[in-house]
Amino acid sequence: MKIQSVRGMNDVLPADASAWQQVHAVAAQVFAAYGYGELRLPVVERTELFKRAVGEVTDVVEKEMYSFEDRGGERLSLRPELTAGVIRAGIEHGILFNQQQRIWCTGPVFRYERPQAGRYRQFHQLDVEAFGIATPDADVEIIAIAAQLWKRLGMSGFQLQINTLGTLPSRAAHRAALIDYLLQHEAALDEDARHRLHSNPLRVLDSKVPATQAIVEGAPSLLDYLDEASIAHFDAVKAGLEALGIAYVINPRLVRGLDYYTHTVFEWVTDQLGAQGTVCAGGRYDGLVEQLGGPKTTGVGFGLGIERLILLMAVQQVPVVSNQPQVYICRFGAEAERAALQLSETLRDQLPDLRLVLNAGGGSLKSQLKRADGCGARLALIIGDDEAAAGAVQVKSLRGEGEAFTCPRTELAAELSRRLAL
RNA sequence: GUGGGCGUAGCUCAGCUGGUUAGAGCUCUGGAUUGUGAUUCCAGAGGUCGUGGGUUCGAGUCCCAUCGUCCACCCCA
Repeated sequence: MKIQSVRGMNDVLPADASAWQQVHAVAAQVFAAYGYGELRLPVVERTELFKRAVGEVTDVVEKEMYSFEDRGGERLSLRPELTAGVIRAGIEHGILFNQQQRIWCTGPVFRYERPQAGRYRQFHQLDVEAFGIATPDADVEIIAIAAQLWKRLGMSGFQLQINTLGTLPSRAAHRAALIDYLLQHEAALDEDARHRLHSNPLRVLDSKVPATQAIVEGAPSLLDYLDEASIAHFDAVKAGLEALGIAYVINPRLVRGLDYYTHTVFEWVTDQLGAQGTVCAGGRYDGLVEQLGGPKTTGVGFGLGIERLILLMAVQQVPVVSNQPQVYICRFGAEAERAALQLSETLRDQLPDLRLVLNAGGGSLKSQLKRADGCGARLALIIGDDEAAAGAVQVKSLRGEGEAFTCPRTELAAELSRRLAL
């Protein structure tokens, strides 16, 4: 039987990897531009961490985690998201106590779901978190980072949806009222809604089951429970976005699937990716660090799905910087092959940015030129025994940029540097 | 977890109501041009038709199962 990749876990082939490299390069540049430092984390954590952070009765923890026992009997899980690990590490290394931290993180995350467009079992996130800044300017900063990222990647067409869940006390008051209300109508709710009623009643508001929706219509609105501080915080976030010219729409149904959010929640949504339109989502989680056993520290951040971003780049035909070879050396004849071998290393010494392929595996000049053309190179360098004896190289354009000519080997680096703008 | 579409050459696909040696384009290799690509012409290579059963004189084609893949629900990044 043929061995193939695990369902929903994909290979990225060289032809597609340049888009990934571009995303990572631009993201690292943007995050650095805001003073965020990179944190690198293990892929495996204790299962307990995600149960406590994400919420025990969320779909992510209940049915989507890859959990197992290791040989020593520890309950471990492949991380289904990045925020929990960032906080665990932050607490463990004492960098969240009484201070501000700006941190970003990237890597694979795992969820056991049925794969479809923009949804995979192993996928990759970019994660940005700001700790220890309770004021709404941090929320604005986090959203602005995403906007800056779109700008530098050359992407457009996102809708920014925002909402507020309010402070912990106002959220708690609403939650109690909501549970009360839903309990009165428990019989009419669908199974899912009843299941979530106590654990995560906000999710019930998001239900698409018609009968449940009808009940939700009359449910107490979070807006009515927001205290002054909550409203002021949300107003300040909106004002900040307006000051930056970042357009948004308020979506009162936007609730987020993870339990830990307070105050601001937001999603960057596109209608160009079919059913998986959320590319980036996040919010504020002021109680989470404490809930995980750390100091009383606020947090706000977002997670971004790299696969979705890259799919969207393709849809929007965002140009991807090529890393195809620029120059291909064709060589034939014993003398010439040795001369070309030496020349190739000399050129790489002289021009570190040059992308150069030396023909290997023999072949006629004709077939070597075919390879040169096929690999995307702009120039072919041709070295036969004639050129080798003369200490020269024939420079031939493969893209209709002038006639072929013979160049002394000593002048070659300067010539290539000029032609390729290295 | 639920529902639907699709699995034929490395890739994209054709193959009529079951009927002889399963085709095309692209790619690849060689030649036309004893040292010049991309265009043209010629030739060649490349397939247990996803897998396993079943129906039939005969299955790529029909039936069942299974695996994979894609899409939607759901969930979310």
